[in-house]
This record gives sequence, structure tokens and C-alpha cells, in this order.
Amino acid sequence: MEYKFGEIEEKWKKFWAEKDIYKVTEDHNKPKYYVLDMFPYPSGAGLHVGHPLGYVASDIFARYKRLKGFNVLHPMGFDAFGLPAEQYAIETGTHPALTTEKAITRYREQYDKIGFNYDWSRAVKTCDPSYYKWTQWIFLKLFGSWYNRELNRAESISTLVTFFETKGCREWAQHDKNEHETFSAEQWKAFTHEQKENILMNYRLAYLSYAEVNWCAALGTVLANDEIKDGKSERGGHPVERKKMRQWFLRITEYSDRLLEGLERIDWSESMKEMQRNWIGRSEGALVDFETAAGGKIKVFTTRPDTIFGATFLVVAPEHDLIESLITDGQRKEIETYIAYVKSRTDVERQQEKKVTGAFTGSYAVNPVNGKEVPVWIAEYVLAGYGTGAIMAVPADDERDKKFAEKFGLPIVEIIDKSMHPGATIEDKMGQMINSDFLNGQEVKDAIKVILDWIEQKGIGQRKVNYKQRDAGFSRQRYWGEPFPIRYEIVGEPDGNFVGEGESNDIPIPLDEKLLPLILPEVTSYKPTGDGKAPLASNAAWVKNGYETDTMPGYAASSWYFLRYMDANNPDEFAAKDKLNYWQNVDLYIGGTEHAVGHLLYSRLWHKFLFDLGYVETDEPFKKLVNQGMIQGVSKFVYRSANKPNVFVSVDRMNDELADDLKDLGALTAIHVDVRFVEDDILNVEKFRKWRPEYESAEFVLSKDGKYHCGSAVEKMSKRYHNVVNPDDVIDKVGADCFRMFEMFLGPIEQSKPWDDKGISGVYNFLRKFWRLFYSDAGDWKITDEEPTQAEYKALHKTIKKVTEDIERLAFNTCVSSFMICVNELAALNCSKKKILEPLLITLAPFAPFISEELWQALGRDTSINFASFPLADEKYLVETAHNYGVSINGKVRAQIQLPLDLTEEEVKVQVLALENVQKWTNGAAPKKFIFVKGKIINVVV
RNA sequence: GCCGAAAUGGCGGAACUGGUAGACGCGCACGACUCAAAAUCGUGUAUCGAAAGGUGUGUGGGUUCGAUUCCCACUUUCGGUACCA
Repeated sequence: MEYKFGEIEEKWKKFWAEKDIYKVTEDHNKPKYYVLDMFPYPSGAGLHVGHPLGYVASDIFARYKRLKGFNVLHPMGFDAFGLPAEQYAIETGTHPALTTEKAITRYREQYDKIGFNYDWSRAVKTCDPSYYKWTQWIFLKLFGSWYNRELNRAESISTLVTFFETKGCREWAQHDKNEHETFSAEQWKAFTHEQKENILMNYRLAYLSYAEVNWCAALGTVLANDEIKDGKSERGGHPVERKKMRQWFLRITEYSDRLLEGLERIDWSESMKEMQRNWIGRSEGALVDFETAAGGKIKVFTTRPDTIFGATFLVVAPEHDLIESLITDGQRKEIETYIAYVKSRTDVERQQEKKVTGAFTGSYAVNPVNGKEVPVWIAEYVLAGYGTGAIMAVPADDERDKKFAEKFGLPIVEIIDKSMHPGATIEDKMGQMINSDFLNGQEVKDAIKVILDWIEQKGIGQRKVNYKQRDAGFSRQRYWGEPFPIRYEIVGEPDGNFVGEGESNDIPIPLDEKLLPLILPEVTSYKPTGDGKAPLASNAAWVKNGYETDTMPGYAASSWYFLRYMDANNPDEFAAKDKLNYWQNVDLYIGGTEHAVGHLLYSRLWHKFLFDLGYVETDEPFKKLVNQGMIQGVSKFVYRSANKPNVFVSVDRMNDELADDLKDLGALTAIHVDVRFVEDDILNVEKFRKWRPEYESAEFVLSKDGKYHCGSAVEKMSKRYHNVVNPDDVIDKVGADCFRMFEMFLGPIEQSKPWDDKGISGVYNFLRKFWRLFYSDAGDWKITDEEPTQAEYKALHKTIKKVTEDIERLAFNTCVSSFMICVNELAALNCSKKKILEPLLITLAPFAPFISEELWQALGRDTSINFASFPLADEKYLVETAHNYGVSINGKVRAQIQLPLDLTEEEVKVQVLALENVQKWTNGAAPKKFIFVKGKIINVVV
């Protein structure tokens, strides 16, 4: 009987859905296991073959854990707010909710087709009010909390108010960035409502402040970094500049140390942890004040206070608060030109720039250690957001400062003698201090301590731990996101009179929890208002109520969705306590590296915050994390003539410039062509002609073989490159089981690779070969109850052992190989014995659930194979008594010898040295060395 | 620029803790079956060489009896770089 995957898969897909096979509840008799996928943004293009890579892996793992006796939570949902649907709405007027809903339906169909074992009763859609109600609720908790540095945890802002009322503002509670003054309890009580609110804003974990956005005046909108190419808007190519706007932030910097420390306790790859550590960027150093001639103080942060005698100039960020007071009349023009230039550039561009740029303010500051005047410059390489936005430049020891000094003719004073340490760099912190007054002769590491003490004693600065990480911007001037549950109060009229947001001293008032969710209202236009405000500002009723018109960013909903799955339909809580306590946190999380420092850091923050408030029992959300690689697309190109735009040249003819048929064509431009029109590299000319009207009359300069060969390139799989391969098409051809196994067979899950279905027939043949162990070609059932031979048992148990080990280390590609080897062996042994094939079938079930379920039923079982038990490998079939050794002479393999494993080294030596091939190399002399590693290798050194 | 990762036959990859490089699959070649094709089965397949043997895991060095694996320096590609998700 033929293996009819289409019928089989349709049958079991229906069966699983009807019987709710994958529905899971809290079962206290079994250990829990939570396997999570990063949920997708449902794009209009549907799933492509790259998406399921991680999903198939987690699906296999979840099924495996269930067969191993765990109660497995394996949910899926949709990250449904986002820019593409909003952009589509701007272009077409279609409500993003409709676009999104349609995409979700399609995703769901595609998921089911692949046979995933998700418990869909727990699915979430982040744009659904029943979900974002709780996103808003957590935001209110963040707004209503502060970080108690003494207890090192978040708590209600009311405890801070109590402190202020009884003790005033204490030293420890000062927020170092804002450095607002201290006040007594009496002063606090005397403050106005507005003053109090402004002070509390410096402590709230969700707070309002100012930040720069990418403002595009021509489009009248704020742009995402993604929407900017080479400093211009991607749409239209208009200029973009940085503009300050009042925005919401999350005070993630209060959690920096805990986010660092938590990394020690989780099972993530070292590289992933390293990326998070570097992102947080903790560094110890000092804040030092440089007084300016005008009487101001420029605070610089330095990790190398020992080099301060070599600080020959200061560089401040072009956005620095003190800039205005530093510019002298003579330099004003130059500075303004320079600032205009910097405003047109993104942070990434500013740091990438290899050209040294900068401008002199005209002012000088005093180096506090030696009283020398140093010029103050501005330069794009100093960013306002990092440290204090000002640095002391030490050109002798810092590459960037040095280039700057050389370009602008600024003095360079050597301060560290590294002659004893050739090749040492500044980071090595080695050498002896010179030209540094009282530090002279000291080793760098000692000098750092001495100068820090000195700076603090003299009151010109203090020790400081700095973080590269900044507080997280939480506002988007967009429509398609969660509304903030916030209204703005008119100052002095706190009772119900609200104004539209935007005035700098408006006071935000949190909405009562009972009024959640605050529903995202309709708008007449999805376009921004043109003056930088979000589309909600065009809804009159919304503005009249004083509601915030910005919405939350994409990461709001995704920072906690893994908790909602635990109790997805609860209308009264984000999740019930007993359910949170049962499921705890995610045991295995699979997703892409592109989320390394975004989503994965924010989720940890939210989880720790909820932990502080006592809502969850664990303080890390994801115990084990695995990053799957991306599957790239293979784009195909045709080459169009510049002079004759309907003529296309085959790729191998492009350099044939002298040929008659290529004369006068001019330059050739590569054009993406849909990969569905191309097989191997050959273009299906008819399909291409029908693709677009403009190609109807296309003419082709063909290759010598009479065919049109396309060029190709590996690129991101994307609609715009026409290189998207849809899993549905693959499944129609070979079935979902084959598709799943093939995706795994492509290589290690962590690795990125281009999609190429060339090898898929290998997996397809495997499945048919497996099927033929059960059914003859004529359709006869071949299974017998005969007792298997040793060889058959060995083939089975070897496979069980290897597959179990490989699943545990998530090496699914080698599992597939093992299955192939096993089936090849069983086919060679002509084995159709139930005692072998039944356990093998269960082992295969996580990988190929459809065919397994079908054959399980054929074996006479009346329950789903999902409720079987994963077989254990029996070592008694795997004992080896001999090993085929490779014998190396000086590390090169020269001979082979089969030897029993119980021989001693001396016995082995005698046999090996007697080998003809070994004699040839030793010439009968005794070897210098004889290395014997039992069961591995023999190496003879001559 | 900065942070992280990857590189092995014609192709995807294997080699898990430093121990016989190329498992498994694709492709290709040849053969069996067939009127023929498909399917299936079998044999071969890193490379140079007639062979002996040499070379070979991005490049150049190093450690080691032995390196795809560890160390140093580089090249290229990919991901992130704070409003794509």
C-alpha cells in the first residue's frame, strides 16, 4: 500500500482537534514542563518556511516531554500590534484590526497544517482588549511603583510618600541622574500637589521625561529607525532630524544590577548572556567636575580617573544641556552649523563615522587636578545619553581622542609609561604613571584608587557606577498599540478637568483599575497629525477626556505574554495565583537571536517587577533559552538591458559583451524574479511573461543550452525580494511529516542557512521506506509477533539511545540521520517485527506525528500515540567487545586493527608494532612514544 | 564603529569532553529491473597521483604525541545597535 500522506494528515488533524488532544490543565500528579515559542507578528504575507524552524523544534521537544511523563504547557499566540498593519491602514484605510485578524486566521491554518501540538484554548492576541487590559494594568503598577534601593526591590509609591512625610528626602533615595535637592518632611508637606507629583515622577518606574525622536517634517511624522535609510525617510527620501519630545519611559536602569546577576542563574548560551551584559554595560569610575570660565560645571564620567593629568581637552555631546552657555560669539556660527549636521544623523551613524568631526565652543574649563585650562569641544562621537554626555579627552591613551587631537592640533601629554609592557593597550591597565604630579611612579591599578580617594576628598567628584543601558523609551506616536491608561490633569484643578497631553507641566493621573481596559478608539485617519502627535490626537472625544495620545511600543505586550498563557481566559486577574504557582516559569524558550537585547531584556524586567510585587514566585522568566537560526531566502535575478528594457540576458551571457546579440544593450540591471518561476537556475519563461503586463513581450538572450539561467543571491526571506517559500506548497508536495523532518534535517537549530528544498526527497524516501516496513507494496500488513534477533534489537536500542540523547541536547538534525540509519538497517534485515517497530514508532512520533498516529492505530491501538511512553534504551544490546582502531604514526592514520576492548596497553602494543604497515614506518626500531586511548585511538611516535 | 555568532567535498551537514575528518542525505556516475520511463535496489563519489604517497575543515601563526575542536592575529558573511518584531 502506498504512503498517502494527504489522507493521513487530514484524518489526524481533524481527530486531534475534535478530541482536544493537546488541551492541558494543571495536573499535580505529574511534573510540569513549559515549552514556549516566541509568538509571531502576524504579517500579511503569511508564514514562510523560515518561521516553523523553531516551532517544529519546540513541537518535537514538547511531544517528547509528554511521552516522558511530563504535563506539558505548549501554547501559541499572536503579537498583534505593530507597524506593518498600521502602515497598510495609512495606505488603504483598512482598519489594522481587520488586516490583523485576517493574517491571524491564515497563520492558524498554516500552523494546523504542520501539525503543531499547541493548546489553542490558551491562545492570546495582544490587540484584544481582554489581553491588553492586563498590559495596561501592569503599566499602572509600574507607574504606581518606585525602586527601593535599600531593600533592592520595587514597591508601591505610597511607601515613598510615607518616607517623605516622615523623614523627608534621604540621601540614598536621590536619583543620581536628576539630582534634585533634598528636602525635609516639613518641606515635603508644604509642597503643592504639582511639586509633589513632579518629585514623584523622578522615582516612578514608568515615568515621563524627554527624549529625541526621528522627526520627519515632510511626512509630518515620527519615524522608526527601520523607516530611515541613509539619513532620509525610506518613503519619499525626505530629511529626518532629531527632535526632543515628552515621552514615557521604564526605569529599567534601577534593575541593571539584578538583570546582570540573574544571568548567572539561567541556562542561556554564553554569547547571549554576553550580549546582555554588554548592553547593560556596567562600568566603575568617577564623576569629575570641570569648572568653566563662565562659572558652570561640566560633569564628566570617566572609568580611568588615573589619566586625568593627560586630559587636555573636554568633548561634550552636541545636545548637552550646557552648550548654550559655552558657545562664544566668535564660534557661534561654526557650532550651529555643526549641530545642524549632527541633528541629521542617527546614533548608529555617529558612532560608525570614521572621519573625525567636531567644533570648538570657544570656552575653556579647568582641569581640577592641575588647574590648567582645557578647551571645550563638541563632537558627534560623544552621545548625550551615555554617562553625563561629556568626556575628558586623554589623547595619549585613547585612540579616538588621539585622532581628534591630531586633527584639531590639540596637545597630547603622555601619562603612562608602558615601556615595560610592550603591546599593552589602555584596557590592560598596565604601566607606570608619568607627568602626573603625585601619581608619578605608581602602577596604574594603584593610581586609580589613589586618585579616586583624592577626588572625593577634594570634593571635585565622586566614585560612580555607570551603565551604558538607558531607561527604555515606552511611547510611540502611533495608533496601533495599547492606549496608556492615563489622563492629564490641569494644574490647580485636580478634580475632573482634563486637558490634552503635551504641555510640559501637565500631571498624569492613572486611570482607576476598575475602568480597564481603556479601549483603543476609532480614528478618522491613521495618519499622524502632522505636528508630531499620534493619530489619537485627531479623536476629539479622546483629547477632550485628557487621555494620553501616544500608545505603547511593541515590546509592552510581549514582555509578559508567557504568563497570560498560564491562565489565558481569566477575566479577573492577569493569571490566577494557583496557576502561576503551578507553571512557575518557562522551562525551554525557543526563538531568534534578533531578540537578544530587546524582548529578552524587557521580559526579564517585567518578570522581576512582578516578582517584587509578589505576583509571581520566580524572578527569572526563561530558565533555558535556545536561539534558532534564520532561514534565508535564495533570491533569483533576471538581467534587464538599460537600452532595451524588454530584453533580458541569461546570467552566463552577461560578460559576453562582444557577441552580436548583446551589442547595444547597455548596462544590465539585476531584477528580482519570483522564485516560483525558477527551477534550479532555469527561468520558466512563460510564467515570467504572465507575471506582469510589462513582461508580456519580454525577449531573452539565452544561454548556449537554449535556456535562460537566473542569477541568485542569499537574502532575507521577504516578500519584497520575491523569494518567499510558503510551507503550504511544500506540504502539498511531500506532506507535513516530511516538511517537519526536513526542516530539522537541514542542520543544527541554532544555525542560519538558506532555504533549499533540493534534499527533501531524501527525507521523503525515508518516510516511505519506513512505511514499507509495515505494509508491502501490494498493501499487505507485514507486522509479525516474531522474536527479534540481536542485530535487530541492537539497531533499535542504538537508535533509542542516540535519539534520546540528541533530543535532550536539541540536536534534531542528527536524530533524523539516526532514524534513517535505523530504517536502512531494518530494511536490510528485512525486519517487520512488532517488538522492534512499535517502540521505534513512539520514538519517531515527536518528529512525524501524523504517520506515527496512523501506524499506531494500524498496530491495533485505540488511544492516541501522544499518550504512549517513550521507550528506554536497553544497554544490554549495546555492549561492544571490540573496537576497530585507527593506528596513527606521528598523528597520521596508517593502519587499522580490530582489537578486543579488554586487552592491556602492553598487549595492544605488541600487536600493533607487529603490523606490517607499522613496521614500514618504524623500521623495526622501538617507538619514541606509544599512545593508547582505549576505544579511541592508537598513536605511534617514531 | 561597538557587541555577538558563523565559515568543513559540487550542495545541506556529521565528528557531543583534543583522538580514524567527510556519518546521514542531496546531487552526480555506473549497473540491475523495464519495450521505455517513473519508482525501487546495488556500487562508487574530498582532492592531486599510475602507484607509493602527498594535500585537505575561511587565511596566517602557535600549543600538543595528536587540533574542525584550544590560543593569538586577520578575512568574509550574518544578527543586534535602543521606534521592525
